[in-house]
Amino acid sequence: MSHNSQQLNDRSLQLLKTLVERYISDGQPVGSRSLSKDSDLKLSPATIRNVMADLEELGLVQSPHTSAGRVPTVSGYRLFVDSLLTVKPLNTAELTRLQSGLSVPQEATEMISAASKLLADLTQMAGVVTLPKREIVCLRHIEFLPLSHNRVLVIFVTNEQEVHNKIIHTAKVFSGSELQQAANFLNSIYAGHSLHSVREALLTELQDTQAHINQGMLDAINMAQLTFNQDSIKDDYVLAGETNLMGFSELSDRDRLRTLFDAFNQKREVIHLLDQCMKAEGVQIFIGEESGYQAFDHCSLVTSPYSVGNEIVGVLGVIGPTRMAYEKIIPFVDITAKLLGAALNPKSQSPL
Amino acid sequence: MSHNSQQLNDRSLQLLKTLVERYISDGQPVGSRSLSKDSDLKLSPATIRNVMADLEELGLVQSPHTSAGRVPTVSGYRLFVDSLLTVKPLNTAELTRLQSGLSVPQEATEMISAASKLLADLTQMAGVVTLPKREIVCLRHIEFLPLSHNRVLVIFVTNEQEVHNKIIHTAKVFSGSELQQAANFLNSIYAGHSLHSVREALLTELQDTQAHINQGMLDAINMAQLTFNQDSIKDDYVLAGETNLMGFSELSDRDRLRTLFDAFNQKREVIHLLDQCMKAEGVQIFIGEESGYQAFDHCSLVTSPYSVGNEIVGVLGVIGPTRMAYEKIIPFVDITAKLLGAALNPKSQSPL
DNA sequence: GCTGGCACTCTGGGTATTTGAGTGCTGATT
DNA sequence: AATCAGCACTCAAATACCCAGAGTGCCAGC
Repeated sequence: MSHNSQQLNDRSLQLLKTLVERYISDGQPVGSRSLSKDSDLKLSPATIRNVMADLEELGLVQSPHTSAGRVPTVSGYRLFVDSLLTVKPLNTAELTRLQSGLSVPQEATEMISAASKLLADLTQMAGVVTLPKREIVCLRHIEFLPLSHNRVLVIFVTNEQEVHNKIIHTAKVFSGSELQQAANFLNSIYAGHSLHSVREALLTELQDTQAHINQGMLDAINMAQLTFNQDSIKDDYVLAGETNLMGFSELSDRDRLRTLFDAFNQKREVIHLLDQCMKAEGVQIFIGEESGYQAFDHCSLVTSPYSVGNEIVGVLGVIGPTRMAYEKIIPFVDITAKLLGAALNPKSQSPL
Repeated sequence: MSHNSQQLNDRSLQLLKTLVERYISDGQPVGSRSLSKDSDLKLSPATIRNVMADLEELGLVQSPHTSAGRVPTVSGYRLFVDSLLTVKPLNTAELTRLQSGLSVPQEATEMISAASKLLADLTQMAGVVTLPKREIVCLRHIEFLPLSHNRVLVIFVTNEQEVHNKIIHTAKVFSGSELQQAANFLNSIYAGHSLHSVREALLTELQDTQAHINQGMLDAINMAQLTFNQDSIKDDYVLAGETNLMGFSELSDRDRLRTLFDAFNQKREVIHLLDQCMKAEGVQIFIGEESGYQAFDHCSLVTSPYSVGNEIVGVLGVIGPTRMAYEKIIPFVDITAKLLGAALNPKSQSPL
């Protein structure tokens, strides 16, 4: 990217900037005449045309056909987003809307979907929020119920009040009371600890103290192993306002819309994409084909990870057409991520 | 409806039938010429035209414009569906696909979504299945965990392995051990009974034996009351293949599509509509505006309730354009409902 | 290096024309 | 009285065409 921005002088960049802004605001290919008026530089259309020819050669803009204005390409947008754009702070209406929407204390999942809806409503595009990765979570309570054969229904509560359940297959068949004992044992030892530390503790426990613990405890530990061994909590996300996307002519093509919505339903690709954003420090953007998924070829995705405490636990963002108001959306996503993180922080979670 | 079918002679009905069939199969307004060829009656186009004029007067068909063929109206479809149509049985491929898809033993919710997907895939329209009403369900286990203040997290397991949870607000603040006792009490008495009978038992319990039970039991009963008092399990449905609907030109209009998908997300209207179908004995059909919901003005909905044992527990169906192959869809929905009901029957639920 | 001027290109909208499918009606046939 | 053939008529969709407008590329002069 700096490759591009270095071999261009300020004037060209300035023009690219106003071109992108102009195109974003009214969706028409922008011609040399209007560009000459819009930009502060006092240049004639003819000069602009020369510059445009350069930009086109560099692959930053292109024209739909011979006698139309220019439209930014993906790299054009990219350059714009990376080094040209001037962010516009949220207005107070939006800010208060966000704050009030996310300050009401409620269940975590409600919070998530509220955030998603807010993103969608305020941007008039689609909002997406991943469910928080529950690594940090602490185990509150665990319970085993026998099913038929060697199957056991495990119910465990994390993070004060979130209930999960899972069916595990044990090596041998346990009675109800055996399971009861195992649960009691685990509850007495591990309640209050994070799942992560529980998992670790279990590993060492098995190796070290195998000698002097009884069979019941061993069984309990084995079962806990089965329960927490891996991805017991699946990645998932909450989408809102998908239908907003139907309004955009760039996307309202039948097939595009269909592949897009199919991708939303499939979830796999979207999750993968969002996962990549978890690693990013701040706002991360995929423009058009950059995502690598065909379904999003004509979309842009603006995301930001959100953290509870110091740990990144999820990602949220906005999906819309590549022609979106990045300068507004970027700070918007940024703020929302921060507000959501704060709202999810158990310390600030008011007791109702 | 019989009003219409009685004031028409067989010939007109016959013609209406082939008209609808023809229109369904190729989507073009059908003219007198092709109708004359299609029908077994040996009539000239001119005669057909007279009949058509009659049918139009009765509001059973209409022509998009002066020199186009005729298209069935909603009442035309209705008459067709009610008394004219000859159902086509499923072919073996479809049948085996359904059977194999629904015979694999799995969790109830998996079953439901499998059914929904099958409906969508095999009809190339949208499939919908309501979650079974869990009236018949039996209580397996209940557990109370204290939260802050007077809030209590209730976890209960029904139907062998389905986990539900709910937060209730109790009159006074309970300690963990008090809650434990209450749970023990309830488990010992009510485990194995249906929620319905539990609810009833609780009511009488409170009135009758108030005298000679101790405070702990009273608390337990009160809490159970709070838990089971009403709609603890919300109506919901599983939708599949919505995107199939984007393929139909009748629906692919931007605004229509949007209102339709919004309705799907809202869920409220759809649930209400499906609820009405619970009462019906067999297959129930809404054609176009008949549903009363604007979002479905251009859709038809073919549903059938499904039962576990003798009790109707849910509804499933197919949503598509009014121009759908009713003669195939109707038996299809019918069979699927029966297969799903059978598959959900705990008696036949293999122990894996 | 910038600019005005000019020829050229392409889209989009408007209008006219044709074609084909289909109707309604009328009057003859059975 | 029902059926039908024939005919005039209508309308939508396709085709062709033109025109205006927006915009470009390039050239030559400042």
